[in-house]
Amino acid sequence: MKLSNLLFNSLKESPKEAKIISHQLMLRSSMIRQHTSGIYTWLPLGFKVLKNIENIIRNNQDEIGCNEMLMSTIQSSELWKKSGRYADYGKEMLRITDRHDNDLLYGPTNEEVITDLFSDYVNSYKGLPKYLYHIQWKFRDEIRPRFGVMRGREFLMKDAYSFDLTEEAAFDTYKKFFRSYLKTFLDLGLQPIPVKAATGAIGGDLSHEFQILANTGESELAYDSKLVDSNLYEKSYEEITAMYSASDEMIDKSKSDVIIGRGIEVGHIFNFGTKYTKPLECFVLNKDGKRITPYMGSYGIGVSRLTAAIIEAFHDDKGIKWPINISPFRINIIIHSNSDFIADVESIYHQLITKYDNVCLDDRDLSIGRKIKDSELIGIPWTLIIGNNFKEKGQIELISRSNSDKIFLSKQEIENFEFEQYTP
RNA sequence: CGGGGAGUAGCUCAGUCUGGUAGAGUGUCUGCUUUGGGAGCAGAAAGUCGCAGGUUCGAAUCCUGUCUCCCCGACCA
Repeated sequence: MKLSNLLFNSLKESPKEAKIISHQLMLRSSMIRQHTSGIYTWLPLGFKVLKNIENIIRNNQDEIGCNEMLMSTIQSSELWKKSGRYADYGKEMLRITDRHDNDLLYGPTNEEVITDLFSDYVNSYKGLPKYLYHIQWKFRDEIRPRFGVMRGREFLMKDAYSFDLTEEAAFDTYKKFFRSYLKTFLDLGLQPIPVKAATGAIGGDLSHEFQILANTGESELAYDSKLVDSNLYEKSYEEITAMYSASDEMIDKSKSDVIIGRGIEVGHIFNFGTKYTKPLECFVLNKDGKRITPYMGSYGIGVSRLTAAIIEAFHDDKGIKWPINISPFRINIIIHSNSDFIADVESIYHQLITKYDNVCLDDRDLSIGRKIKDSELIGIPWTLIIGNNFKEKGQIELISRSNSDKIFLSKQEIENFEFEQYTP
């Protein structure tokens, strides 16, 4: 993409409402724009990032046999009245009345809808287990939205739901999702800390939060140092949960030898048995033709919150430092606005876009210095400068955003350069 | 919901106390000169001063009401 086509204005100063670094950088780099309290428009750059994160999550869900689908944002209140949560959810739920005076709501989560759906489509034990998920916008009318998309009212969430025949099978499923979540966050370049958690409005007796360490995080954490050092995906569920970790009110104050820190909750998984299947009268027939109530779990990842969490983890005083598979662009080519060698630039640009699908060319009518600053602010992993060095020595300068390394390459060398292998 | 703060140009803010034609920086536009770390010069456009009433010859400024946003707290998959 040519940057002259992009809806993008970098800001030198941070809008005053932004208090934390991720919010400031998202506003300064034209990723989002606040529409009203806790509700944001995702601008082209932010939307690209959001989709990249979404895809990494999607790939991991598909890998464990999860079915992607899409449930509506607006729900009927009927199922919620049946499950008993219509009253429980309180003011956090945005309630809507339609022209026929029916009670509707903007979905804050989907246990009721999915249980009802499952109930209609699966009637036999042969249909179990089933894993279903969607990536959809939710609305929770938070008392106090803050920190940009970190705690918005409208937010994008991946939520998965599992149905199993027995309690044991449901626990195996829970462990499967647990491990899948570790891999998902590692794929996103993050070190997740799984912590035992309270189950809140979702219910059940087994639950883990996945936290990303950050000083600006809203949860207090206490955890075993081994949880940070090790590659958790190589360990079993039992090995990991044997290590101490807890958040907020679950923290055992008498515990020593633990690290106290702060984290951002980016995922939460629940195993809650028949909490919804029972009141919603969901059942399947077993081999003997007897009615069995399926055991459920639900598994959430805050997709829009992750964009902010990743920035909290990857930034410096110049701007964002995107991991390569999340960055809106992989490579940014910077040229003089009245470049003498447009033909060379075009040929390099086309070579690269056939090899990598997200390369951009900064063809805007701005000084080189400004373009470098913007590239750093946006956080593009590789910046290619085709300028004076190219004119004088035929050299293209390649700058790594992660460590500021500079490599000089000829046009020929750029075309054969394996960016993948130099991923920081 | 309790406590605090703020709404003036796209962004950051001054002006409000003490009423008298709407300001700066930055960004934007035009032209020229430029181009290796947010370039220089010259010129220009840009705001019903959140909204509604009131006081006054005259209101961004004073009074009343109202809306919105932000911060602290309580709350939170």
